[in-house]
Amino acid sequence: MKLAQNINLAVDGIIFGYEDQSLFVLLIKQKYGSQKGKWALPGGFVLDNEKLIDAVKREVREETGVKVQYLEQLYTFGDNIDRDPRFRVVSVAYFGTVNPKHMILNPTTDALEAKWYAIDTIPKLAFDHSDIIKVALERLRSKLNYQPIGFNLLDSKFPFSDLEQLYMTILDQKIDRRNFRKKVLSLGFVEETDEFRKSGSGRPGKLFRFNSKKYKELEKKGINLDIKFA
Amino acid sequence: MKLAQNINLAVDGIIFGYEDQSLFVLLIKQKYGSQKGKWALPGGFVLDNEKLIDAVKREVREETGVKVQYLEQLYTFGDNIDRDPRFRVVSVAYFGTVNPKHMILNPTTDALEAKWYAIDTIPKLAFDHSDIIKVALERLRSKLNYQPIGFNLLDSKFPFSDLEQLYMTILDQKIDRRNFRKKVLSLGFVEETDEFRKSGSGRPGKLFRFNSKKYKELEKKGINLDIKFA
DNA sequence: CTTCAAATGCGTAAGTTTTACACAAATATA
DNA sequence: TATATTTGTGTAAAACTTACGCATTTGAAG
Repeated sequence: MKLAQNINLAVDGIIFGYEDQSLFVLLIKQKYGSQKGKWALPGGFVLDNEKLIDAVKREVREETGVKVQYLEQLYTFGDNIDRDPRFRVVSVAYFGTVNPKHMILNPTTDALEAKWYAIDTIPKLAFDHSDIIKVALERLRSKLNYQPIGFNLLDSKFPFSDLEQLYMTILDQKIDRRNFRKKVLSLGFVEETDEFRKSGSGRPGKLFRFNSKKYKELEKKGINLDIKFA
Repeated sequence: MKLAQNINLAVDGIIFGYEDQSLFVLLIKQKYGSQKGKWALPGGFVLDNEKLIDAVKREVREETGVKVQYLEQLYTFGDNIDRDPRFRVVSVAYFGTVNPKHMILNPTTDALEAKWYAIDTIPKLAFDHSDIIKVALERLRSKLNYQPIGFNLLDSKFPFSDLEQLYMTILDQKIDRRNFRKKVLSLGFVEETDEFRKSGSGRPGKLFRFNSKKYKELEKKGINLDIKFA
Protein backbone atom coordinates (compact mmCIF):
# COMPACT_ATOMS: atom_id res chain seq x y z
CA MET A 1 0.00 0.00 0.00
CA LYS A 2 1.16 3.44 -0.86
CA LEU A 3 0.03 6.92 -0.05
CA ALA A 4 -0.77 9.27 -2.92
CA GLN A 5 2.70 10.69 -2.58
CA ASN A 6 4.69 11.40 -5.73
CA ILE A 7 8.15 11.33 -4.23
CA ASN A 8 10.93 8.87 -5.04
CA LEU A 9 13.68 8.04 -2.62
CA ALA A 10 17.25 7.82 -3.87
CA VAL A 11 20.73 7.62 -2.39
CA ASP A 12 23.97 9.19 -3.54
CA GLY A 13 27.50 8.26 -2.59
CA ILE A 14 30.33 10.74 -2.23
CA ILE A 15 33.38 8.51 -2.14
CA PHE A 16 36.73 10.13 -1.41
CA GLY A 17 40.07 8.67 -2.34
CA TYR A 18 43.62 9.94 -1.76
CA GLU A 19 46.73 9.34 -3.78
CA ASP A 20 49.91 11.23 -4.68
CA GLN A 21 49.06 14.17 -2.48
CA SER A 22 45.66 14.73 -4.08
CA LEU A 23 42.12 14.15 -2.92
CA PHE A 24 39.78 12.46 -5.38
CA VAL A 25 36.03 11.91 -5.72
CA LEU A 26 34.49 8.97 -7.50
CA LEU A 27 32.20 10.00 -10.38
CA ILE A 28 30.27 8.25 -13.13
CA LYS A 29 29.09 9.29 -16.56
CA GLN A 30 25.36 8.76 -16.77
CA LYS A 31 24.01 6.30 -19.27
CA TYR A 32 20.29 7.04 -18.96
CA GLY A 33 17.95 9.71 -17.68
CA SER A 34 17.31 13.34 -18.37
CA GLN A 35 20.96 14.23 -17.81
CA LYS A 36 22.42 11.45 -19.94
CA GLY A 37 26.12 11.88 -20.69
CA LYS A 38 26.76 14.22 -17.77
CA TRP A 39 29.08 13.31 -14.93
CA ALA A 40 27.38 12.61 -11.61
CA LEU A 41 27.77 10.97 -8.23
CA PRO A 42 27.09 7.25 -8.15
CA GLY A 43 23.64 6.57 -6.73
CA GLY A 44 20.14 5.50 -7.51
CA PHE A 45 16.76 4.53 -6.16
CA VAL A 46 16.29 2.62 -2.94
CA LEU A 47 14.68 -0.81 -3.11
CA ASP A 48 11.63 -1.41 -0.97
CA ASN A 49 13.27 -3.74 1.51
CA GLU A 50 16.74 -2.36 1.44
CA LYS A 51 18.47 -0.34 4.15
CA LEU A 52 19.65 3.04 3.00
CA ILE A 53 23.31 2.29 3.53
CA ASP A 54 22.97 -0.98 1.64
CA ALA A 55 21.42 0.90 -1.25
CA VAL A 56 24.47 3.15 -1.40
CA LYS A 57 26.88 0.23 -1.22
CA ARG A 58 25.00 -1.54 -3.98
CA GLU A 59 24.77 1.45 -6.29
CA VAL A 60 28.44 2.39 -5.87
CA ARG A 61 29.43 -1.20 -6.44
CA GLU A 62 27.23 -1.55 -9.52
CA GLU A 63 28.17 1.73 -11.10
CA THR A 64 31.89 1.85 -10.36
CA GLY A 65 33.03 -1.54 -9.13
CA VAL A 66 34.32 0.04 -5.91
CA LYS A 67 33.69 -1.70 -2.60
CA VAL A 68 33.46 1.07 -0.06
CA GLN A 69 35.24 0.78 3.28
CA TYR A 70 34.01 3.64 5.43
CA LEU A 71 30.54 5.09 4.84
CA GLU A 72 28.33 7.41 6.86
CA GLN A 73 25.17 9.39 6.29
CA LEU A 74 25.86 12.96 5.23
CA TYR A 75 22.62 14.80 4.60
CA THR A 76 19.26 14.42 2.89
CA PHE A 77 18.75 16.66 -0.09
CA GLY A 78 15.09 17.01 -0.77
CA ASP A 79 14.39 20.56 -1.74
CA ASN A 80 15.59 20.45 -5.30
CA ILE A 81 12.08 19.65 -6.38
CA ASP A 82 12.78 20.00 -10.11
CA ARG A 83 15.77 17.67 -10.13
CA ASP A 84 13.96 15.22 -12.36
CA PRO A 85 11.14 16.61 -14.50
CA ARG A 86 9.13 13.41 -14.20
CA PHE A 87 8.82 13.26 -10.41
CA ARG A 88 10.31 14.60 -7.24
CA VAL A 89 13.43 12.92 -5.94
CA VAL A 90 14.59 13.06 -2.36
CA SER A 91 18.13 11.80 -2.00
CA VAL A 92 19.93 10.64 1.10
CA ALA A 93 23.62 11.32 0.57
CA TYR A 94 26.31 9.18 2.19
CA PHE A 95 29.95 10.05 2.23
CA GLY A 96 32.71 7.53 2.40
CA THR A 97 36.40 6.92 2.01
CA VAL A 98 38.42 4.30 0.21
CA ASN A 99 42.05 3.60 -0.49
CA PRO A 100 41.98 3.77 -4.28
CA LYS A 101 45.27 1.97 -4.69
CA HIS A 102 44.77 -1.14 -6.79
CA MET A 103 41.03 -0.45 -6.84
CA ILE A 104 39.89 -1.30 -10.35
CA LEU A 105 37.06 0.77 -11.73
CA ASN A 106 34.43 -1.33 -13.40
CA PRO A 107 31.31 0.62 -14.41
CA THR A 108 28.14 -1.31 -15.20
CA THR A 109 24.34 -0.80 -15.10
CA ASP A 110 23.56 2.92 -15.16
CA ALA A 111 27.11 4.12 -15.75
CA LEU A 112 28.94 4.57 -19.03
CA GLU A 113 32.20 5.25 -17.30
CA ALA A 114 33.60 5.66 -13.80
CA LYS A 115 36.55 7.85 -12.86
CA TRP A 116 38.39 9.33 -9.93
CA TYR A 117 38.43 13.14 -10.24
CA ALA A 118 40.84 15.26 -8.22
CA ILE A 119 38.59 17.66 -6.32
CA ASP A 120 40.03 20.71 -8.06
CA THR A 121 39.34 19.29 -11.53
CA ILE A 122 35.70 18.25 -11.13
CA PRO A 123 33.57 19.22 -14.17
CA LYS A 124 30.05 20.61 -14.00
CA LEU A 125 27.90 17.82 -12.64
CA ALA A 126 24.33 16.64 -13.12
CA PHE A 127 21.56 17.72 -10.73
CA ASP A 128 22.77 19.38 -7.53
CA HIS A 129 25.73 17.07 -7.22
CA SER A 130 28.32 19.85 -7.18
CA ASP A 131 26.68 21.29 -4.07
CA ILE A 132 26.51 17.89 -2.46
CA ILE A 133 30.24 17.40 -2.96
CA LYS A 134 30.87 20.77 -1.37
CA VAL A 135 28.93 19.73 1.72
CA ALA A 136 30.74 16.40 1.82
CA LEU A 137 34.12 18.08 1.61
CA GLU A 138 33.25 20.38 4.49
CA ARG A 139 32.23 17.38 6.54
CA LEU A 140 35.40 15.50 5.67
CA ARG A 141 37.51 18.49 6.67
CA SER A 142 35.76 19.04 9.96
CA LYS A 143 35.70 15.35 10.83
CA LEU A 144 39.41 15.09 10.23
CA ASN A 145 39.89 17.25 13.31
CA TYR A 146 38.07 15.05 15.74
CA GLN A 147 37.79 11.57 14.27
CA PRO A 148 40.46 9.24 12.90
CA ILE A 149 38.82 9.28 9.50
CA GLY A 150 41.92 9.83 7.41
CA PHE A 151 43.44 6.41 7.98
CA ASN A 152 41.00 4.72 5.61
CA LEU A 153 42.54 6.71 2.81
CA LEU A 154 46.06 5.40 3.43
CA ASP A 155 47.66 1.99 3.26
CA SER A 156 47.39 0.03 6.48
CA LYS A 157 51.04 0.76 7.21
CA PHE A 158 52.32 4.21 6.38
CA PRO A 159 55.21 6.54 7.14
CA PHE A 160 54.33 9.53 9.28
CA SER A 161 55.01 11.88 6.41
CA ASP A 162 52.13 10.33 4.46
CA LEU A 163 49.67 11.00 7.24
CA GLU A 164 50.99 14.51 7.58
CA GLN A 165 50.69 15.13 3.83
CA LEU A 166 47.14 13.77 3.85
CA TYR A 167 46.13 16.28 6.51
CA MET A 168 47.85 19.12 4.71
CA THR A 169 46.20 18.23 1.42
CA ILE A 170 42.68 17.82 2.74
CA LEU A 171 42.78 20.76 5.12
CA ASP A 172 44.73 22.82 2.62
CA GLN A 173 47.11 24.25 5.18
CA LYS A 174 50.68 23.89 6.36
CA ILE A 175 51.30 21.72 9.38
CA ASP A 176 54.46 21.60 11.45
CA ARG A 177 55.88 18.13 10.96
CA ARG A 178 57.31 17.80 14.44
CA ASN A 179 54.30 19.08 16.35
CA PHE A 180 51.98 16.96 14.26
CA ARG A 181 53.89 13.81 15.07
CA LYS A 182 54.04 14.62 18.75
CA LYS A 183 50.33 15.36 18.91
CA VAL A 184 49.17 12.32 16.98
CA LEU A 185 51.43 9.93 18.87
CA SER A 186 50.28 11.38 22.18
CA LEU A 187 46.70 10.37 21.31
CA GLY A 188 47.73 6.76 21.70
CA PHE A 189 46.06 4.95 18.83
CA VAL A 190 48.78 5.24 16.20
CA GLU A 191 51.49 2.71 16.85
CA GLU A 192 54.83 2.11 15.23
CA THR A 193 55.70 -1.10 13.44
CA ASP A 194 59.23 -2.45 12.95
CA GLU A 195 59.11 -1.86 9.22
CA PHE A 196 60.55 1.03 7.27
CA ARG A 197 59.66 2.93 4.15
CA LYS A 198 61.32 1.17 1.22
CA SER A 199 61.77 3.70 -1.58
CA GLY A 200 62.42 7.41 -1.90
CA SER A 201 65.34 9.60 -0.94
CA GLY A 202 66.42 10.62 2.52
CA ARG A 203 66.36 8.69 5.74
CA PRO A 204 63.73 5.93 5.57
CA GLY A 205 60.97 6.52 8.09
CA LYS A 206 59.38 3.91 10.32
CA LEU A 207 55.97 2.69 9.20
CA PHE A 208 53.06 3.30 11.55
CA ARG A 209 49.66 1.71 11.88
CA PHE A 210 46.22 2.87 13.06
CA ASN A 211 45.03 0.70 15.94
CA SER A 212 41.25 0.85 15.75
CA LYS A 213 40.73 -1.33 18.80
CA LYS A 214 42.81 1.06 20.89
CA TYR A 215 40.92 3.97 19.42
CA LYS A 216 37.56 2.51 20.38
CA GLU A 217 38.74 2.01 23.93
CA LEU A 218 39.88 5.59 24.17
CA GLU A 219 36.69 6.81 22.54
CA LYS A 220 34.65 4.94 25.13
CA LYS A 221 36.58 6.69 27.89
CA GLY A 222 35.52 9.94 26.31
CA ILE A 223 38.95 11.11 25.27
CA ASN A 224 38.74 13.80 22.65
CA LEU A 225 41.09 14.06 19.74
CA ASP A 226 41.13 17.69 18.81
CA ILE A 227 43.79 17.29 16.20
CA LYS A 228 44.57 20.88 15.33
CA PHE A 229 47.77 22.25 13.89
CA ALA A 230 49.58 25.38 12.86
CA MET B 1 4.64 9.84 -12.39
CA LYS B 2 5.89 7.50 -9.80
CA LEU B 3 8.27 4.59 -9.74
CA ALA B 4 7.06 1.27 -8.41
CA GLN B 5 8.53 2.17 -5.04
CA ASN B 6 6.53 1.45 -1.93
CA ILE B 7 8.21 3.96 0.38
CA ASN B 8 6.59 6.94 2.04
CA LEU B 9 8.53 10.00 3.09
CA ALA B 10 7.84 11.55 6.46
CA VAL B 11 9.43 14.13 8.73
CA ASP B 12 9.72 14.23 12.51
CA GLY B 13 10.51 17.18 14.72
CA ILE B 14 12.52 16.95 17.93
CA ILE B 15 11.80 20.28 19.56
CA PHE B 16 13.70 21.13 22.72
CA GLY B 17 12.60 23.64 25.30
CA TYR B 18 14.24 24.78 28.55
CA GLU B 19 12.64 26.07 31.68
CA ASP B 20 13.32 26.00 35.43
CA GLN B 21 16.62 24.20 35.01
CA SER B 22 15.12 21.35 33.01
CA LEU B 23 15.32 20.36 29.38
CA PHE B 24 12.03 19.43 27.69
CA VAL B 25 10.96 17.73 24.48
CA LEU B 26 7.70 18.41 22.72
CA LEU B 27 5.54 15.30 22.31
CA ILE B 28 2.05 14.50 21.06
CA LYS B 29 -0.45 11.76 21.81
CA GLN B 30 -1.41 10.08 18.55
CA LYS B 31 -4.99 10.23 17.42
CA TYR B 32 -4.83 7.84 14.47
CA GLY B 33 -2.64 5.09 13.07
CA SER B 34 -1.38 1.76 14.21
CA GLN B 35 0.05 3.24 17.41
CA LYS B 36 -3.01 5.28 18.36
CA GLY B 37 -2.90 6.62 21.90
CA LYS B 38 0.86 6.35 22.23
CA TRP B 39 3.07 9.39 22.73
CA ALA B 40 5.25 10.30 19.76
CA LEU B 41 7.25 13.07 18.17
CA PRO B 42 5.26 15.53 16.12
CA GLY B 43 5.61 14.79 12.42
CA GLY B 44 3.93 13.41 9.37
CA PHE B 45 4.10 12.86 5.66
CA VAL B 46 5.72 15.32 3.28
CA LEU B 47 3.53 16.95 0.66
CA ASP B 48 4.59 16.63 -2.97
CA ASN B 49 5.65 20.23 -3.45
CA GLU B 50 6.78 21.01 0.03
CA LYS B 51 10.36 21.48 1.22
CA LEU B 52 11.35 19.12 3.97
CA ILE B 53 11.89 21.84 6.54
CA ASP B 54 8.51 23.35 5.69
CA ALA B 55 6.89 20.00 6.24
CA VAL B 56 8.37 19.87 9.74
CA LYS B 57 7.28 23.40 10.53
CA ARG B 58 3.77 22.65 9.31
CA GLU B 59 3.42 19.38 11.18
CA VAL B 60 4.76 20.78 14.44
CA ARG B 61 2.48 23.78 14.10
CA GLU B 62 -0.56 21.66 13.31
CA GLU B 63 -0.02 19.08 15.98
CA THR B 64 1.16 21.25 18.86
CA GLY B 65 0.55 24.88 18.02
CA VAL B 66 4.24 25.66 18.47
CA LYS B 67 6.00 27.93 16.00
CA VAL B 68 9.57 26.72 15.92
CA GLN B 69 12.45 29.20 16.02
CA TYR B 70 15.62 27.26 15.28
CA LEU B 71 15.43 24.09 13.19
CA GLU B 72 18.06 21.98 11.46
CA GLN B 73 18.21 18.59 9.82
CA LEU B 74 19.33 15.85 12.21
CA TYR B 75 19.35 12.50 10.46
CA THR B 76 17.28 10.33 8.17
CA PHE B 77 15.91 7.21 9.75
CA GLY B 78 15.03 4.74 7.10
CA ASP B 79 16.01 1.33 8.29
CA ASN B 80 13.13 0.66 10.62
CA ILE B 81 11.33 -1.04 7.78
CA ASP B 82 8.49 -2.38 9.91
CA ARG B 83 7.62 0.93 11.50
CA ASP B 84 4.22 0.96 9.86
CA PRO B 85 2.78 -2.43 8.88
CA ARG B 86 1.06 -0.99 5.82
CA PHE B 87 4.13 0.42 4.05
CA ARG B 88 7.72 1.43 4.61
CA VAL B 89 8.32 4.88 6.06
CA VAL B 90 11.55 6.81 5.73
CA SER B 91 11.63 9.77 8.05
CA VAL B 92 13.85 12.83 7.91
CA ALA B 93 14.26 14.07 11.47
CA TYR B 94 14.82 17.74 12.26
CA PHE B 95 15.81 19.04 15.63
CA GLY B 96 14.97 22.46 16.89
CA THR B 97 14.81 24.72 19.90
CA VAL B 98 12.18 27.03 21.24
CA ASN B 99 11.70 29.22 24.27
CA PRO B 100 8.60 27.58 25.73
CA LYS B 101 7.74 30.53 27.92
CA HIS B 102 4.27 31.81 27.06
CA MET B 103 4.08 29.24 24.26
CA ILE B 104 0.55 27.89 24.30
CA LEU B 105 0.12 24.28 23.27
CA ASN B 106 -2.75 23.80 20.89
CA PRO B 107 -2.98 20.30 19.43
CA THR B 108 -5.08 19.74 16.32
CA THR B 109 -5.25 17.36 13.32
CA ASP B 110 -3.40 14.13 14.14
CA ALA B 111 -2.79 14.92 17.80
CA LEU B 112 -5.04 14.26 20.76
CA GLU B 113 -2.79 16.15 23.11
CA ALA B 114 0.54 17.96 23.09
CA LYS B 115 2.88 18.24 26.05
CA TRP B 116 6.39 19.26 27.05
CA TYR B 117 8.14 16.31 28.70
CA ALA B 118 11.29 16.77 30.77
CA ILE B 119 13.86 14.53 29.11
CA ASP B 120 14.21 12.31 32.16
CA THR B 121 10.47 11.65 32.35
CA ILE B 122 9.75 10.66 28.76
CA PRO B 123 7.45 7.62 28.51
CA LYS B 124 7.86 4.78 26.06
CA LEU B 125 7.23 6.27 22.64
CA ALA B 126 5.72 5.07 19.38
CA PHE B 127 7.93 3.73 16.56
CA ASP B 128 11.67 4.36 16.98
CA HIS B 129 11.09 7.80 18.45
CA SER B 130 12.95 7.10 21.68
CA ASP B 131 16.09 6.36 19.69
CA ILE B 132 15.61 9.47 17.60
CA ILE B 133 15.44 11.62 20.72
CA LYS B 134 18.65 10.04 21.96
CA VAL B 135 20.41 11.02 18.75
CA ALA B 136 18.97 14.52 18.91
CA LEU B 137 20.13 14.96 22.48
CA GLU B 138 23.64 13.91 21.55
CA ARG B 139 23.64 16.43 18.74
CA LEU B 140 22.33 19.17 20.99
CA ARG B 141 25.04 18.44 23.54
CA SER B 142 27.84 18.40 21.03
CA LYS B 143 26.59 21.50 19.21
CA LEU B 144 26.46 23.41 22.45
CA ASN B 145 30.24 23.25 22.50
CA TYR B 146 30.84 24.91 19.19
CA GLN B 147 27.74 26.81 18.17
CA PRO B 148 25.68 29.42 20.03
CA ILE B 149 22.67 27.18 19.97
CA GLY B 150 21.61 27.59 23.58
CA PHE B 151 20.48 31.18 23.30
CA ASN B 152 17.26 30.22 21.51
CA LEU B 153 16.19 28.45 24.65
CA LEU B 154 16.50 31.54 26.83
CA ASP B 155 14.76 34.89 26.93
CA SER B 156 16.40 37.47 24.71
CA LYS B 157 17.88 39.15 27.77
CA PHE B 158 19.19 36.92 30.49
CA PRO B 159 21.45 36.99 33.54
CA PHE B 160 24.70 35.11 33.16
CA SER B 161 23.63 32.59 35.75
CA ASP B 162 20.80 31.46 33.47
CA LEU B 163 23.15 30.74 30.60
CA GLU B 164 25.48 28.92 32.94
CA GLN B 165 22.62 26.83 34.37
CA LEU B 166 21.44 25.99 30.86
CA TYR B 167 24.85 24.61 29.96
CA MET B 168 25.11 22.67 33.19
CA THR B 169 21.65 21.18 32.72
CA ILE B 170 22.07 20.14 29.11
CA LEU B 171 25.64 18.91 29.42
CA ASP B 172 24.89 17.39 32.81
CA GLN B 173 28.13 18.57 34.37
CA LYS B 174 29.41 21.19 36.78
CA ILE B 175 30.85 24.33 35.30
CA ASP B 176 32.97 26.89 37.11
CA ARG B 177 30.89 30.06 37.13
CA ARG B 178 33.85 32.43 36.88
CA ASN B 179 35.70 30.61 34.12
CA PHE B 180 32.50 30.19 32.16
CA ARG B 181 31.78 33.90 32.22
CA LYS B 182 35.31 34.80 31.25
CA LYS B 183 35.33 32.36 28.36
CA VAL B 184 31.93 33.29 26.98
CA LEU B 185 32.56 37.03 27.22
CA SER B 186 35.94 36.61 25.53
CA LEU B 187 34.18 35.16 22.50
CA GLY B 188 32.74 38.58 21.81
CA PHE B 189 29.15 37.95 20.81
CA VAL B 190 27.47 38.10 24.20
CA GLU B 191 27.05 41.71 25.23
CA GLU B 192 25.82 43.29 28.41
CA THR B 193 22.72 45.48 28.55
CA ASP B 194 22.09 48.17 31.16
CA GLU B 195 19.25 46.21 32.71
CA PHE B 196 19.34 44.04 35.80
CA ARG B 197 17.62 40.93 36.99
CA LYS B 198 14.43 41.97 38.78
CA SER B 199 13.51 39.23 41.22
CA GLY B 200 15.28 36.68 43.35
CA SER B 201 17.61 36.97 46.29
CA GLY B 202 21.21 38.13 46.28
CA ARG B 203 22.92 40.77 44.25
CA PRO B 204 20.94 41.40 41.04
CA GLY B 205 22.98 40.47 37.98
CA LYS B 206 23.26 42.45 34.79
CA LEU B 207 21.22 41.10 31.89
CA PHE B 208 23.12 40.01 28.79
CA ARG B 209 22.10 39.55 25.20
CA PHE B 210 23.24 37.32 22.32
CA ASN B 211 24.35 39.47 19.38
CA SER B 212 23.75 37.29 16.36
CA LYS B 213 25.08 39.86 13.90
CA LYS B 214 28.36 39.98 15.78
CA TYR B 215 28.43 36.21 15.88
CA LYS B 216 28.00 35.93 12.13
CA GLU B 217 30.88 38.34 11.58
CA LEU B 218 33.13 36.32 13.83
CA GLU B 219 31.98 33.07 12.24
CA LYS B 220 32.89 34.44 8.81
CA LYS B 221 36.39 35.25 10.06
CA GLY B 222 36.67 31.61 11.03
CA ILE B 223 36.86 32.12 14.76
CA ASN B 224 36.07 28.96 16.65
CA LEU B 225 34.06 28.84 19.83
CA ASP B 226 35.25 25.76 21.61
CA ILE B 227 33.18 26.41 24.69
CA LYS B 228 34.47 23.80 27.07
CA PHE B 229 34.40 23.84 30.82
CA ALA B 230 35.46 22.00 33.90
C1' DC C 1 85.18 7.21 -0.08
C1' DT C 2 83.69 11.69 0.89
C1' DT C 3 80.35 15.15 0.41
C1' DC C 4 75.80 16.72 -0.16
C1' DA C 5 70.83 16.96 -0.24
C1' DA C 6 66.70 15.13 1.53
C1' DA C 7 63.89 13.14 4.92
C1' DT C 8 63.55 11.66 9.69
C1' DG C 9 63.69 11.65 14.84
C1' DC C 10 64.01 14.09 19.10
C1' DG C 11 64.05 18.02 22.22
C1' DT C 12 63.26 22.52 24.45
C1' DA C 13 61.91 27.40 25.31
C1' DA C 14 58.28 30.80 24.76
C1' DG C 15 53.61 31.80 24.34
C1' DT C 16 48.80 30.90 25.13
C1' DT C 17 44.83 28.80 27.26
C1' DT C 18 42.66 26.38 30.88
C1' DT C 19 41.89 25.39 35.62
C1' DA C 20 41.44 26.14 40.44
C1' DC C 21 40.31 29.14 43.84
C1' DA C 22 39.65 33.67 47.05
C1' DC C 23 37.44 37.63 48.21
C1' DA C 24 34.78 41.97 47.84
C1' DA C 25 30.20 44.05 46.50
C1' DA C 26 25.10 44.39 46.18
C1' DT C 27 20.63 42.99 47.52
C1' DA C 28 16.50 40.82 50.47
C1' DT C 29 15.15 39.31 54.78
C1' DA C 30 15.16 38.57 59.52
C1' DT D 1 22.14 45.91 61.70
C1' DA D 2 23.45 41.20 60.83
C1' DT D 3 23.03 37.27 57.65
C1' DA D 4 22.37 34.52 53.64
C1' DT D 5 22.61 34.67 48.79
C1' DT D 6 24.12 35.85 44.43
C1' DT D 7 27.21 38.53 41.55
C1' DG D 8 31.64 40.64 39.80
C1' DT D 9 36.69 40.48 39.36
C1' DG D 10 41.45 38.81 39.88
C1' DT D 11 45.48 35.83 39.96
C1' DA D 12 48.76 31.90 40.25
C1' DA D 13 49.66 27.20 38.73
C1' DA D 14 49.14 23.74 35.35
C1' DA D 15 48.47 22.12 30.81
C1' DC D 16 48.79 22.63 26.15
C1' DT D 17 50.30 24.74 21.73
C1' DT D 18 53.66 26.85 18.84
C1' DA D 19 58.07 27.83 16.91
C1' DC D 20 62.19 26.22 16.03
C1' DG D 21 67.32 23.86 16.34
C1' DC D 22 70.03 20.17 15.45
C1' DA D 23 71.80 15.45 15.02
C1' DT D 24 70.86 11.07 12.30
C1' DT D 25 70.22 8.08 8.33
C1' DT D 26 69.87 7.22 3.74
C1' DG D 27 70.75 7.65 -1.70
C1' DA D 28 73.14 10.12 -5.15
C1' DA D 29 76.88 12.97 -6.97
C1' DG D 30 81.60 14.04 -7.25
